[in-house]
Amino acid sequence: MTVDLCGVKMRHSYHHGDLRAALLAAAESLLAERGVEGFSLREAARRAGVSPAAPKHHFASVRALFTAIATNAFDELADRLEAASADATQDRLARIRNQGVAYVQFAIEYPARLDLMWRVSLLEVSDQDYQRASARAFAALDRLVRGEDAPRLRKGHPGMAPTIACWSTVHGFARLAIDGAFGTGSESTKRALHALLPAVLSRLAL
Amino acid sequence: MTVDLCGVKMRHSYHHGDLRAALLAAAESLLAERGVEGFSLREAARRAGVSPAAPKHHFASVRALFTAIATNAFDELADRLEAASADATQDRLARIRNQGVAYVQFAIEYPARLDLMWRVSLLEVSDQDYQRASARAFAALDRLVRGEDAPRLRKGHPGMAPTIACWSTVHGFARLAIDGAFGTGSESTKRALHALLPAVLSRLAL
DNA sequence: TGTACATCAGTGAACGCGCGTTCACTGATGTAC
DNA sequence: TGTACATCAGTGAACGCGCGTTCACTGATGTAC
Repeated sequence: MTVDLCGVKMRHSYHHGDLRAALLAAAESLLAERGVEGFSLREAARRAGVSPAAPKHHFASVRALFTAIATNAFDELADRLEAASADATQDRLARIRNQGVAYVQFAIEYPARLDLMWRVSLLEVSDQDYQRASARAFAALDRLVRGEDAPRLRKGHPGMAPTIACWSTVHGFARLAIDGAFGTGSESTKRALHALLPAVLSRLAL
Repeated sequence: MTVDLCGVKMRHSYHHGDLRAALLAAAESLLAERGVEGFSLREAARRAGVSPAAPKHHFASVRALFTAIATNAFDELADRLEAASADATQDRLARIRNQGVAYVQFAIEYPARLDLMWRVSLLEVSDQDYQRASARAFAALDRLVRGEDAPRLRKGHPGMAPTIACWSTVHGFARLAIDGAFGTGSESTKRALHALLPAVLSRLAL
């Protein structure tokens, strides 16, 4: 295969090198541009510069590819949530607020990812790695809401009620934001995010 | 056209009578079964018992059909929200709780509808009727949160912050519920709904 | 009240299209000796 | 260090499929006179 890179014709090896990663990247860009409805495996292969049959060696189906993308997305989200609450000088409420803002920022930055992560009918939800990654993201929030620093009452609270309350609010805000309910411009959304979400979370997580 | 209805062959007129309504119903059943990704106009026509070309006389495109479905769904949701807050003997907080529960119940009952209502990339969002219907649903909540019976501070609150806070929570809970975050069984979801959402809304809308 | 005729809402076969998949093949890589 | 060979990851043409749309046509309805 030859590719015109910076004006220079480069000879590529017959084998790609890391086609799996290239397909994931191509599929993500395609999803970001056209959404799930506009996705096709052929087009993803085209963008990765390989033939239509090549993906089969790395992903058994579109479902498997989507599941891998969603898994990566949950891991990235978990990273961000953990980072947002890592500052030990901040109190618990501040860290919860930070996590909520980080969640929404992730959604605004990668709306197609957030969408896919929850399109369970298109995913192999029984996939071990997918379950691990999504559980990790949930645990980052749960640890904070009901964990060591939580008020005595919350700690070991039976059921995950307080966590679900925070999660619903943050997730709902994120979805409404990327679905355009707060206006199409991202500026108005970001203003609403910083003005509103922290205050709401403070009230919820007390 | 002949159709086997209750074992009796019925002779139908060449013209359908109300194909527009029949197509909407067929499309809804198809969406409920297969979701947006599995939808096709041909299959909807098939279910309505007409030829593939027939829908063109009623809907210029899939987008137009989807927009009509979403519009109906918003109207139905608005009806329910208004009904849920109609009891004048209840105080404001109780009515907000009722609306939230009604919203989530709508989502659980018609997950495909709730999904489509927010798939703005598939809808003609500039459609007058769609805008009217969605605004009506939002107004039902906003009136309650910031309306006549609201605390002095809320009444005429600049911006829609309190409304957005409630809306995010309810919408997020609904999405998580239909996306299976609370378990696949609808029973566990309903239990979480009644145990959790009213308490959260009371706290938010004070 | 009849009749002529325009209009409207359907038919059904045919179109080209992009899709996922298959298949025989090919070229690079890794390993045994 | 070379060589033989199995294995793996790619090619590209071909497949059948369902899709949305088109087109000439058809049958029912509504209206003018």
